[in-house]
Amino acid sequence: MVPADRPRPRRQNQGKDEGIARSRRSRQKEMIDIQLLRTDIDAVAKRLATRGYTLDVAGFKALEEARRRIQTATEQLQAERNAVAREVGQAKAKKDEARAAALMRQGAEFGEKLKSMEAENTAVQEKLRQFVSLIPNLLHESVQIGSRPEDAVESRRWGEPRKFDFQPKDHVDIGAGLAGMDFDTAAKIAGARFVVLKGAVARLHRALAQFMLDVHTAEHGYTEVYTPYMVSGECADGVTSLAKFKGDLFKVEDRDLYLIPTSEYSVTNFVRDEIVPLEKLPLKFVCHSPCFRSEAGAAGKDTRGMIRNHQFDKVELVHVVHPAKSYEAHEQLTGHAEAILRKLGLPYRVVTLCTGDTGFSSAKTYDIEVWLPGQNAYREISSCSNFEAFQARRMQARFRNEKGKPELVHTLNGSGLAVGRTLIAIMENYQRADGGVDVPSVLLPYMGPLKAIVPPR
RNA sequence: GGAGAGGUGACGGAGCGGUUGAACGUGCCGGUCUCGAAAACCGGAAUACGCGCAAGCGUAUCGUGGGUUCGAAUCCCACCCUCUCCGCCA
Repeated sequence: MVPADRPRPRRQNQGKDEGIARSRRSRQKEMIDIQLLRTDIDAVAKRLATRGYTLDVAGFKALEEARRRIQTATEQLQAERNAVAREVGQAKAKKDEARAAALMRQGAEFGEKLKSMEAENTAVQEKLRQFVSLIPNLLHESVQIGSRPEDAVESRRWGEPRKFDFQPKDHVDIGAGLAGMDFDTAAKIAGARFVVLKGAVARLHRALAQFMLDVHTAEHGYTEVYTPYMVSGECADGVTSLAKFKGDLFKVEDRDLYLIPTSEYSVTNFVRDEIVPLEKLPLKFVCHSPCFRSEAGAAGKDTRGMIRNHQFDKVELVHVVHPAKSYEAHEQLTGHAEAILRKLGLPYRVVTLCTGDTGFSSAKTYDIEVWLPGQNAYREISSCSNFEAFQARRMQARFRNEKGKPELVHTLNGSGLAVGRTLIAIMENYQRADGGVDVPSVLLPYMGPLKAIVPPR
């Protein structure tokens, strides 16, 4: 999957119970570069403030000071212990049993003291790690400072919203008219925020996913992948802060497994603990999968229809790139998502999220918003982010650079596109006065004989 | 689910509990030789963290976690993963 000549994958331990596995490696990981905090914490605090995040500078300094003290002391004691142990070996080699016995007695004295110091050291390191792992990524300097979604900066629009000579309906009414969208049955079997699709509408939904995969693989150079729909807690923590966003995910009972809220979770982790050869970069994957989200904080929001469901399909684009190329890749990836909308003839606009609205792991995010006549508004259909080295640092995803040294990669991803919302956009934008929906020409090859979806008579 | 085998560096593969960060081989980088190349020979090369202006020193890392011990890749326990056989199953 990753490089063909990759080393045999190292199996990481899986913490049995919930939470972040405490492997040595995960103990070291942090989200933003801890060196930056040590050397220039005030500048970091200032940049984080634009997100609305208050960095506890004093708290960090205290923790860091404690860490420095205990780590140095512990390592010193370990060095002494090692020296004594080595001497025992040498004494025994020389058959000097008396000296060996004396040294062994001396070595035994390290026992309890070392044990408690090591424990304290581990505890402080863990505390520090947790502190750092809750800090969001630093934003790219081009990102507009703001706190509300409306502060996003629009960078371009494509297409003209269609003028209707009748009153356009929203997807719920259209879907009902076509007998193709059934929220009642979905509610009966799973509760609110689910949908059952039927007949030609279900087929259109499938056609969209196929179409997107075909375009991205054939025209944009992506490798199609199929992945697990569940990931370990450790992997979830690689792409964002599990501690912080646990509530947004569905967790499998009694297991350290989470349903993916996007295939970014499974795909980006392909490179976890890997050192990718330079010549393999960039890696570009496209993955169609269902996505599961608890929508815990969205009570009362978008309750009508299938705008915001617990389960939806998405075709996801993931890039793993050389750090020098990530902003270039960000533009390309966003363009790939836009290409789908253009081929489908759906009007959209692209906005750059402001500092306060950009996701935890992202340095810069473009949202693509599609025009929905039923809502008379542009609504998000894709979110394209550059995470720089943030996720890579958490995952220990690296490449071998020009000098042969391992260095963190940059990761990016974006929806290309959310399939459910694309379905909605097509139904609303291609609706007819008679309640039918025309099939966009690029989808005709996927729809068999159907040129339009019409209400049953 | 039952029985067995096994997890060591880029790869293959050693490793009586004691200078083993790890033999040996391959591959890789540099050099000698050559008109050039191959071969041969010589040399180099892990990762992370800490302290230090630096040279450098130290600590940790042999699936993961814990235990025994002055000292663990080597012994003990638990877990994870891989492989083979049997059973069950989409």
